[in-house]
Amino acid sequence: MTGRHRRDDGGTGRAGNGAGGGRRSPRPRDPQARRDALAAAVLDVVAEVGIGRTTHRAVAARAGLPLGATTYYFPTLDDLIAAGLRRASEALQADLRDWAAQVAAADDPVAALVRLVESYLADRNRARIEYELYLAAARDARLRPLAETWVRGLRELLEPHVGDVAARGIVALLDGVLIQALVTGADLDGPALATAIRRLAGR
Amino acid sequence: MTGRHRRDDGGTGRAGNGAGGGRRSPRPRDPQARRDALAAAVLDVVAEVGIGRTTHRAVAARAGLPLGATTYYFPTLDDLIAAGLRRASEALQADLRDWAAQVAAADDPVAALVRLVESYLADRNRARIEYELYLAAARDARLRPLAETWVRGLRELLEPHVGDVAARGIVALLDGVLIQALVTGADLDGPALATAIRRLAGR
DNA sequence: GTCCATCTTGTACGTTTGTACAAGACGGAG
DNA sequence: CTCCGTCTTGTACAAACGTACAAGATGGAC
Repeated sequence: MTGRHRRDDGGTGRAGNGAGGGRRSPRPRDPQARRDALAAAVLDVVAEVGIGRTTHRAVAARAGLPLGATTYYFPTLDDLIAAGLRRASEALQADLRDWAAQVAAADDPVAALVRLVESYLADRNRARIEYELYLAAARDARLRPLAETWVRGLRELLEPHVGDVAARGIVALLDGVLIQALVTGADLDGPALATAIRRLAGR
Repeated sequence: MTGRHRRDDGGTGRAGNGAGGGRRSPRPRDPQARRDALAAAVLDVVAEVGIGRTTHRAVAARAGLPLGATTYYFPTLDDLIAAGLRRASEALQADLRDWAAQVAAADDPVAALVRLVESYLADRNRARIEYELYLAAARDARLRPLAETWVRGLRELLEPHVGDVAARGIVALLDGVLIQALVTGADLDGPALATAIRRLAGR
């Protein structure tokens, strides 16, 4: 359920005192790569344990960097997580631009959209992260702009093809279909989705 | 973003040693009421901070009970949280039964459904909890049965009225509409929802 | 070369966590 | 009444946490 603590043993031990001292020979300098690696690691950890259980140490371990690297580049945990979320948001926006182009260029926009949704869902990990984030916005208003990026971007993508009202309905449908696939672990039923979209579009 | 630690001060202090000793005069015994109070408190805390940040101490404080009460009735944190989730699941199933009766009895089933959705969303806190839980199932397979209760229950409610295929589409639509309302904080657009449902139902 | 800002790393510190448990209060069985 | 299992509570403890920071390494400016 949560997966904390457990009655096993760990044993870190180790002491030392007074003040620390860098020892091991440092890896080559590359601040930008480290920032990126940390932001990417945040998303991995979020996908696994959720935002609420994401910690400096887990992110550092995932990035293969020492703990100190996290606080050097991101003063607080909030900053660290925010960096990950920013990265997710940028990836999402890029995707939406790509989707818009593909739908606009397609002979059958509905079929194209269904294919895009299917390919989006192929990377379940990423979808999980984005929906985790999406839902977190229900609790934390600071995350709303990101949630709105998704809803608005998708709506604007569809409006030229089906009009305002139908676009809203289709966006909701897609959200529901994606969440259900994530939550139940089931695959997407492409033909059924296409049918539903066409009905909402009024043909 | 996450809201942990902060640089404020607390100061628990206090010591004592060897082993504790019960002091204050205990409240009247009522094990069942305590279990219930704890399970209810879990849901409050989950609504506020998410499953990932739900702790024994926060639950105990919310329930107005001492820390020891949580571990006395629920050996581990997982058990404690599971008790809350079980309670949420039972409430959900009761609601679904109620919905089914109301939709079946209505002159206009679609209008009845829209009204039910609106009233469901009136308690945002509850909706937040259930969707938090719902999405957590994407990460933790143990929660899937609960998520499936929602999807299957809603689908079975609709099938008699609109058939299998349309029911699936409508359930997805409702999920999407609810999530978007939660996430953006916007109110539900009842008439638009009714229109979309009718289109998916094929009239 | 020397210098210094920047980066890398290990470790320290105080807090919060999950969980364990001893001490006392209660209330029905005998 | 006495006894005993159940409940209640305060507290203890090790692990994990967020954050701070001293010590070394690096590489460009001069």
